Amino acid sequence: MVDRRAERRAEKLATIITEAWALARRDGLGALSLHGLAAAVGLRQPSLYVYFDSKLALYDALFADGYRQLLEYTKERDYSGDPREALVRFLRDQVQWSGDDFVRFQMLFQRTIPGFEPSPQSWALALEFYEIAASILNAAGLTEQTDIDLFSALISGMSSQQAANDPGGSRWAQHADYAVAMFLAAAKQRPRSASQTGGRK
Amino acid sequence: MVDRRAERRAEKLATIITEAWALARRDGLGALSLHGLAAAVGLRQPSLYVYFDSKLALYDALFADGYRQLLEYTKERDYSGDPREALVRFLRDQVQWSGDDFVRFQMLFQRTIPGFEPSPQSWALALEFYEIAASILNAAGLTEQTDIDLFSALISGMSSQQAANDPGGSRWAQHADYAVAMFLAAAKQRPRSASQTGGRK
DNA sequence: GTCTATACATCGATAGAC
DNA sequence: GTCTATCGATGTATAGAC
Repeated sequence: MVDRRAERRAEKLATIITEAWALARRDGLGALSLHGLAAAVGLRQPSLYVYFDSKLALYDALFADGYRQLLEYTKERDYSGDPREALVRFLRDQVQWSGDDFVRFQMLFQRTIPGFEPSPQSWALALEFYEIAASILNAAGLTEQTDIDLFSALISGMSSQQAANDPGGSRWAQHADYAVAMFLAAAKQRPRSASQTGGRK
Repeated sequence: MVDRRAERRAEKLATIITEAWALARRDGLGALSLHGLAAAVGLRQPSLYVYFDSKLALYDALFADGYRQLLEYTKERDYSGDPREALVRFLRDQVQWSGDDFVRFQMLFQRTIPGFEPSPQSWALALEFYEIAASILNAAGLTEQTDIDLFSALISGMSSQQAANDPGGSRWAQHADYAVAMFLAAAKQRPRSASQTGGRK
């Protein structure tokens, strides 16, 4: 049977999270305050403690919500079929998605809130996403750590540039095809398990 | 003749900046407080206003100091000679340098402090660096906007991964050679000024 | 579950003596 | 240039009534 109480509570919680994102986009992620958030959802500040044990718990909820959004976005897309084309779509989608919301990108992929560490439950969502990503890279032939590290860096870099310098646009996303072509051509040529030279001098 | 007063002042200012970096590394960039900083340099909090007009002015001083460090680091290195090899060295040096100090990377390349905008004077330092970087990329044959954007994204991504996941190490820096080879091979093949397909659907 | 009231801490900034 | 003193704002968190 349905628990109406729990239902109402979940709805309200969702409202609070949504409003928290809006405030973070307006004032900055680090400028979020419980007073401001409470006011924005028609509550007094102490009432928020019914929904979150602390301010860091609020940040954790945002972190988890961001990854839930990312998982939903990723799962509703089709990355089957030709692995190379799937990788192009994946890269483009990731960059585009990051560019659509800078503070969400900041929350998920940058360490910016002093003292905040995601809870194990929230980390589990992040890991679920990274496993999906890894399988898409693997399918396209990026199996060596060197390739994984470099391609990950490229996703990260294109996403951050997209979010910071062309939010909502596609200045970087549009290069997904070129980037993948470049990578796969190089990965094919590269000798397998080449010995790494050096490290820091 | 030397102004001893100005000399002393400059020395003290340098001490304060150095200590501010140390506190930021310990507690996070956003957790810097004037009380804490003053205590760390043996002053009372109001005395800092002799050196900075406001807290944002302190952040601006850190921003400028970071770019001065980067410019010094870059200028004392040799990026003449074979352009391809120079580009490899440049990429590796940038990633290594970023990985050596996460909060410095954060201050220079990420938007993380609510309300902070670099002053025009500080921006000038940033621009000076970006002109040097552009000339190194150009010399190696990366002249089209697509190549510039993508290679910039790669520098940014490798640097951020290095700083976040292997600080002080060289897990990403060591791939500079491979990354450059990949890029230059692709840039050579790519038809000049190819028409861009699409953008967002 | 929401409120009022309040504790308690921190912080940035200013005034004015020395 | 540094200090003491202090203001005023903000912010998290708790206690307890309804």
